Amino acid sequence: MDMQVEHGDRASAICRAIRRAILERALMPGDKLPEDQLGERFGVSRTIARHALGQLASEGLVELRRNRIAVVATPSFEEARDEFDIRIELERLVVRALCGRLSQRQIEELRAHALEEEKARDGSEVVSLRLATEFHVRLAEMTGKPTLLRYVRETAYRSCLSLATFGRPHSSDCAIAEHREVIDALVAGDETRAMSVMAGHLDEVARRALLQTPEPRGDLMDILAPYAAVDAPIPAPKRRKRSV
Amino acid sequence: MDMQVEHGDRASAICRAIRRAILERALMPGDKLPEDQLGERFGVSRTIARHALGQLASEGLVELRRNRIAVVATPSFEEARDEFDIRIELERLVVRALCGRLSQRQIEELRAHALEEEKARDGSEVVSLRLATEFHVRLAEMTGKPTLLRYVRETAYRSCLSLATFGRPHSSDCAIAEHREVIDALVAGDETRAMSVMAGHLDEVARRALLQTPEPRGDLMDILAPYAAVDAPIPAPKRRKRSV
DNA sequence: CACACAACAACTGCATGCACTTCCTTGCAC
DNA sequence: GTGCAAGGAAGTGCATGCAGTTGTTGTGTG
Repeated sequence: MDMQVEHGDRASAICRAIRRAILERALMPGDKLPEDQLGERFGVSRTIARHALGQLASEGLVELRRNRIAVVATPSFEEARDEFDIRIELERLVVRALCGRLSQRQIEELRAHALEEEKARDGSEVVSLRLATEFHVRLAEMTGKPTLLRYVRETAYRSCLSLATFGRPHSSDCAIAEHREVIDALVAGDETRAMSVMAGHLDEVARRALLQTPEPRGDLMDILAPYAAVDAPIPAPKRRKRSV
Repeated sequence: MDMQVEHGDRASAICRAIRRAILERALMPGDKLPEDQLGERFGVSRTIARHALGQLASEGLVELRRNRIAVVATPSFEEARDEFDIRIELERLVVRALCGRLSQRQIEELRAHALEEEKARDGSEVVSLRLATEFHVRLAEMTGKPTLLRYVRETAYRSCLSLATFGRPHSSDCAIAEHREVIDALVAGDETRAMSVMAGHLDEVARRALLQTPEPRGDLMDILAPYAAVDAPIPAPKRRKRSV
C-alpha cells in the first residue's frame, strides 16, 4: 500500500540525498558514484550504498554497468523527448484526479508553494528549479495514487537530468504563472481546462528545454575548431572525473 | 541507455522467474518470498536474492516491510483501477509511436503472436493470459522507448496481480479479436483509430476484470456465516502460508 | 480451559572479507 | 617523445557471519 520500497531507512536516506543533489544540479549527468565512498560519506557499509544505487537505477537516475562505477544517468535527446511525452500524459491524469477535489488545506498549500516560487524568482536558479519540480510532485502526492506518484516523480526528476544535459538557462517567470493557472483551474473544477493548461505548461517546458535539435554534430573537426588555437580561451571548461 | 537495472545476471534471472511465476499465477498475491529460501532455490546467496526482491519491489510486484518476509503484492481495488487508468494512457502512447511505423518483420511477428493466442484459446487459461500480456509488452518493446517500455511492462504485470485478486475467469475470445484490430489499425496507419481501439480494449479488460464493486464487506460476521456450522463444507478453501 | 509468557526457530538487517575486474600509472622498448 | 605492456591501486560481485526482530510453540498459572 505504501509503495515504499526503500525499506531500511538508511538506504532511503541516501536515495533522497542523491535525488536532491541531482535536482539541485550538485550532481550532473555522468558524475561517478562509487559505492564505498558513498557508504563512507553516509556512515554505512557498501551493502547499503549498493542497495540505494540499485533503487536509483530502477528510477532511471543512475546507470549501473557491471564491474563499473555507477554514474548519474545521461539521458539522450530522444529519451528526454519521450520522457516528456509520458510525463504530459501522467500529469494530465494527476489534474484529472485532483480537479474539484482539493481540500481547502491543499489549496492553501499549493498557493503557498506558488508564492515561494515567486519569492525565489530572483534567487538562485537551482532553487527555483527545485521548487518547480516539487510543485509537480506535490500535486501527484495529493492524488493518493501510489503508482501515479511514483511515475510522476521519476519522470520529473529525470526531466531535471535532461534539462541539465540539454536545457538552456531555466526561465521560471512564465512557469510560475502557469502553475498558478493550473491551481486556479483545479479549484474551479474545470477539468478540461486544467488538463490542457497542465499539458500546455509541460509542453512549453519541454519546448524551451529541448529547443536545440539533437545537433547531429556535423563534423567532429568543426566541433574542435574553436580548440584549434592552442592556449586560446575555451568556451566551456571541460569537467573531468566528477564524483561525490 | 540500456535501462537495464538488473546488473548481475543472477539477480535478473530471479526477477524474471518470479515475474513469470506471477504472470502464470504460480505465485499469488500474498505468497511469501523468504530471501534465504529464494537464494537456495536459485543457487545464490541471500545477498542476490535480496537484491532481486528489491528490484521487484520497485516494480510494485513485491511488498517489502522491515524485518518481515517479502510477499507478492496485493493490489487494492482502487490501486487496480488507477493502474488501468495509467496503463491506458501509456499504451495509447505506444500505439501512437508505432502507428504506420511497423516494419514488415514486426507486423509478421505480431500476427504470429495473435495466431498463437488463437491456438491457446482452448488451452489453459494461464497460457492465454500470459500471451495476452506479452502481446502488450512486445508492442511496447517495439517503440524502442526505454521508459515507456518499463512503465508498460510494470503496469501490465501488476494488472495480472489485480486480475488474480479481483478478476473473474479470463475470457480471451474478444481480447484476441481486439488485439487483431489493434494490429490492423497500426498497419493501416490510422492513428486515431489505433489509439481508440487500444484504449477501448484495455478499458474493456479492466471492466471485465474489476466488474465486482469493491465489495464493502458489509459485516465480518456475515462473511463468517457459512463457516458457523462446524464441519459444514466450506465453499472456498482458505489458503494459508503459501511460499516459494 | 483460557490466557499470559517464556523460550526457540525462522528470518531479516547489515558489515565485512575475499576474489575478480577495471582502470590508471609507471616503466621500458623503440 | 611515443607506444605499449605490466603492475598496482581502486572498485565491484558476492558469500558469509552475527546481531536483532518477528512469529510460533510449548508451558505454567489463574
